[in-house]
Amino acid sequence: MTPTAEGRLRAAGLRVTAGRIRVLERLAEAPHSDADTVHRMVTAAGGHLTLQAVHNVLTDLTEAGLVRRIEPARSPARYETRIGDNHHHVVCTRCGAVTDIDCVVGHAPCLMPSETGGYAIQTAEVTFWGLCPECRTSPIT
Amino acid sequence: MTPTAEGRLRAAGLRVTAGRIRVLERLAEAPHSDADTVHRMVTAAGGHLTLQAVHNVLTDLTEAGLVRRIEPARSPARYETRIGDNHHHVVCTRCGAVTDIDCVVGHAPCLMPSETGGYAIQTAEVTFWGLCPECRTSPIT
DNA sequence: TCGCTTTTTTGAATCAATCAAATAAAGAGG
DNA sequence: CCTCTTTATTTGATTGATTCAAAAAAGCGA
Repeated sequence: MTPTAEGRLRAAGLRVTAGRIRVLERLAEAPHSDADTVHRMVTAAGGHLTLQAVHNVLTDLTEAGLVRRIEPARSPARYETRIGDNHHHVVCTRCGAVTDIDCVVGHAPCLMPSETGGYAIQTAEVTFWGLCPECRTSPIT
Repeated sequence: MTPTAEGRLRAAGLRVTAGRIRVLERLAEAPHSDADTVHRMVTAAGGHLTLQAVHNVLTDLTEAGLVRRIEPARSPARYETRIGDNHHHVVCTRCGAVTDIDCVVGHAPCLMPSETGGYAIQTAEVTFWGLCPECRTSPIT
């Protein structure tokens, strides 16, 4: 089973604070949230943490490998707790909604470029762009 | 042969201005430049255009389909004149340099996700991350 | 519990980009 | 070629997301 937020923090060698636990918990409920959304969720759940502290916590958790930061174009940075499986994302071109996409083909043959331009490739990131179900059916405002 | 900057502007139904021509020319020489770099290149080449106008021009050219905007994480928006071939990019995780990567396999089989989450997919964007040749060999500051 | 270290708060600053009003330039029609 | 209308550019201010810095508060090993 999934370890608790506290357990994950300890395992990562981070101090266990109320703020970090709350951020991890909210993010698990609402993946792909940006810092401001996390802040509002933490506040709504009765927590007290400034927006700056939320940025700070998210940066610490990202560096510790407990959350992953994604930065789609034209959107503030978003965060998710699903890590370690290099899945991808589809982003709505109209409303910006983000949804997980499982790795396209178990092993990803075409994610090894033929010519790397001399780079030592570390990761491949795939982002799909399209219309989300809601925006597909809503009137073209 | 490639049409002139002026020709491309006319073909796109845009007014031909000195600023737009200069931006297109500089961008052809130095692809993947950000707005500030374009501005400095235009100025260095004897052109006179404010940074705001450069942003304006880049936005207009992007909307007209004459340039493509790429927004790698932790970097201001970058622009390129190579369009129409959906190629990809490799970004240096240390210095942020960007290099073109030709489309991985002519036809991209694994760029059609099995589960689209109900989205109407429009495009797939692939970004590779790694160390550029310079950063591979430079000391680990 | 004490004391050192790390975190959070508080308040300001940065960076990239956008907005709005005034001025200047493009180019179609005469 | 000149004028008029439309579209660009300048000028100056503003926004949004994030980061920085110093002071106050909290975690946790001894």
